[in-house]
Amino acid sequence: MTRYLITSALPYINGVKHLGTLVGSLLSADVYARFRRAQGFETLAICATDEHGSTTELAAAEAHMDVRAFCDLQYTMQKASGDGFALDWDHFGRSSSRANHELTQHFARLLWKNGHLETRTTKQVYSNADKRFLSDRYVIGTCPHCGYDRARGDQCENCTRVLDPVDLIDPRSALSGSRDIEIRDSTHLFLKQSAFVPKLREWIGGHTQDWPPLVTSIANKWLDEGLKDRGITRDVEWGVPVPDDIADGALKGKVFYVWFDAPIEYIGATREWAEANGKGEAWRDWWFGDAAKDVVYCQFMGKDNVPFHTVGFPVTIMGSGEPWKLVDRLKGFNWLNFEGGKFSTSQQRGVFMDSALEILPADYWRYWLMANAPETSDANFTWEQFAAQLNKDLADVLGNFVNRVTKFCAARFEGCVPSEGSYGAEEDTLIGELDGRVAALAALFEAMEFRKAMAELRAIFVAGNEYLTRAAPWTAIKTDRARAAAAVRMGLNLVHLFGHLAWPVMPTAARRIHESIQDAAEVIPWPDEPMAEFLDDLEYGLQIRVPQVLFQKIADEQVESWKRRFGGADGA
RNA sequence: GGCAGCGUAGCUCAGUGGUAGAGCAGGGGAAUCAUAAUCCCUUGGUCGGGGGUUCAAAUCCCUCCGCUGCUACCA
Repeated sequence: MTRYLITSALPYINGVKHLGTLVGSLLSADVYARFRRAQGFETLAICATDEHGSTTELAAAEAHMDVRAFCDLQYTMQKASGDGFALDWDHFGRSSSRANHELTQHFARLLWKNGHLETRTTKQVYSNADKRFLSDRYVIGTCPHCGYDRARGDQCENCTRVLDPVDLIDPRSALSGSRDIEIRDSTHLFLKQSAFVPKLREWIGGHTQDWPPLVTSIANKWLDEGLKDRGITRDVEWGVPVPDDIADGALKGKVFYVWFDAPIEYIGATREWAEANGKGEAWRDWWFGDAAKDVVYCQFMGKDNVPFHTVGFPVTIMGSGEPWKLVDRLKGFNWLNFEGGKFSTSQQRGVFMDSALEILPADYWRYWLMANAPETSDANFTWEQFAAQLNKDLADVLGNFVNRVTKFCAARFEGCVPSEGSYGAEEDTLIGELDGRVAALAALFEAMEFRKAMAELRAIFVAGNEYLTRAAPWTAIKTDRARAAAAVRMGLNLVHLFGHLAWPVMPTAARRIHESIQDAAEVIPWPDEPMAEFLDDLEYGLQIRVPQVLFQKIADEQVESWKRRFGGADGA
């Protein structure tokens, strides 16, 4: 039986993530993993923090913390945010783990041995005042093209031209402002990825049907423009050290580039998972050789990550010469914007995972983000649209349905699944419709078409309301108690169904819905039997419980206060 | 500058050669079980502009306009 290995692009360690990161990699992966788990497939959902690199070093310095302590703290916070959003990882690891160090060095040794790495001497900017090499972006100066005096060494933000730090006029360190900088030679390892273009092209060409156009077009663009060999080491301290047995120790004291070790942490975190759960070498069965032949590997990420997952990481794997798994299904997302502007971690603009949970339960966010996922183009978050859609879809269409059915049952049938009456034409029609819709919903989840899946899910809830209006047990009960009983029984079975279908997206609310009828399993399974069976499954006479209001409506005053608290794109 | 994507109803979006669609919002009605929640009907679009191919174009081609992203050392 197929097993599903599911990874989310690793969230960078420098702070709590915003809704854009959540929808594009963390949440979408979780919804897909839950769906597959609900279907009964063995799944392994893996994520981790991406901790290395100069950005982390500088963020830690700014926080006056030791790098490791900074990462420990941020890791704990990100893990807590993930738990708060019910992101049900099998393991949430860290790219700084011993497992990742070993695997990263393992891959590097293989690449070196196979002749896919070479050393090159490059010119790097060194700051005597900061006593460190500076990444291009940490050198600032005057742009030679437009004269902007705070251009960064990698690109001028004013005229958007790509720069080299040596082009800058009056260069200085962005860290200290010191002009005491010099160009030093530095030896680095380069991954000769240009040699892999034919293999990459063939591999990517085989996925034009099952990857979004966004993904294949980005991947092909990189190949078409001529793939350059890429430096995979850096002159920083916080990272995986280059082993001495590569290039006769010529890279002593250097570490691998964060984009080299971060994807390897997908494997590293799987090994962390095995170690944490006493599973020994079982992690290999998800990744390596024939043991992993039944694994379908699915990756979720924002479009900025696509090149590293369609080119960089695959070259690492191909070049190793070992049979590690390549990604099978790659789901990429566009950007989610905030009130017409960009979400920004550095500028703290938008809604972040921790503050989101302060104002509404996770399920509200989970549903809205999946229903508005930026799949075919960038999408926009606005408070007005957010509140309107949640009030309509969750409070009115879903929540109110559960409420009206269970309350009517309590009032007229002693809160028990009625045994009288039998299903007739009205029920047959509904069953026929839902057989089609539930199958369509499953197909959309399988296709990772989350936006359409949410529209289908909503249509299923609407079908329940339509049925109830047609069956009108509140009218029937006056003249034909058996007819009313059958309608209430169907209503309760629909509530039960909704609990099952909603679970991948809204696990907490789905559980409450399910538990209004009967206790729920840890994983609420996907209904795979025909609706004629599923919708007559509840035991006659079963005592149900009217739940508390499932989704509190969002009031206009709340919307206003959130707008004030979080501001808009203009930072107001 | 180069490359890529987008532009469809007031709003958010489906639709990639065959009679322009959905949800929300707006209008009318029904119902009164329910969180005033639901259900039915309905108004609304020269599919960014222009040109071309075709029996037929939102869809393919060219061009112009507008927006966005990427451009390899931020991740």
